[in-house]
Amino acid sequence: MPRRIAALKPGDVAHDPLADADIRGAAILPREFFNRDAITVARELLGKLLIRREGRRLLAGRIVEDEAYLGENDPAAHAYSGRTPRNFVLFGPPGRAYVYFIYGNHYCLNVSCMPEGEAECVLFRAMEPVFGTEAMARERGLELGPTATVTQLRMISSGPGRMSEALRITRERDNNKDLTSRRSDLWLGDDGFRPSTIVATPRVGITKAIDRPLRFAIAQNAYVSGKKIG
DNA sequence: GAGGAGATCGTCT
DNA sequence: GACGATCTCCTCT
Repeated sequence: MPRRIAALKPGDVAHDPLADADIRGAAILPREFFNRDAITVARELLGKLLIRREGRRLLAGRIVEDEAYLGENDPAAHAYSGRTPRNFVLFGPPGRAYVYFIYGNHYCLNVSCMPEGEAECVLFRAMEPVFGTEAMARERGLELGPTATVTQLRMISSGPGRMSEALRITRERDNNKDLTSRRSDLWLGDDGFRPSTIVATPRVGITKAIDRPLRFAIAQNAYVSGKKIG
């Protein structure tokens, strides 16, 4: 029997303890946050808010799963073979959005890490919807009523392609966007939430360097992609 | 619930 | 021309 949640209200919903978020009061993460190695950034991004401004409306989710990619030293990373027209953002300043199109269907969002010239990054894999839930569900083609279960809400943003669709992230619109700028319509916020336990597992969907524990998630969180872990 | 396969197109060789 | 940092649908158990 799936867990019942509180009724969806217009514009936003708080359906889980993790979802209690102060969106407008959240401090924007500065460039220095991303000017570090991808493993550190990936771990510290868990629990932060990914926020999109759509006109006068905000959409937001709390990051519950991500992966570190270690640039030219990482056989699974897009930057492994050096700079190309697709991945040039990774070699640029930290805190920029690297958006790529995959499998003919999906966009995936990363954020660049380390100083300019070093191509480490973090892939956002899943978030828990916390604000604008109904609007994000619509972007995903989902009809979620007042009795929506966590199982149904997971379909909004549990997976990199789903997250991007929910937040209307595309390469054309967002690639190379500065996520640390107050003028940006896409940024990361810190409202003080700290996850109690973080788990590390091998990354998903890759064929090289498959054993390294570079996927990070909030333990026992229902919105992690795939099976709940930790 | 688990596993398999198709969709679909940008990127790189 | 092959492959891919995915998702969805379908079938089987």
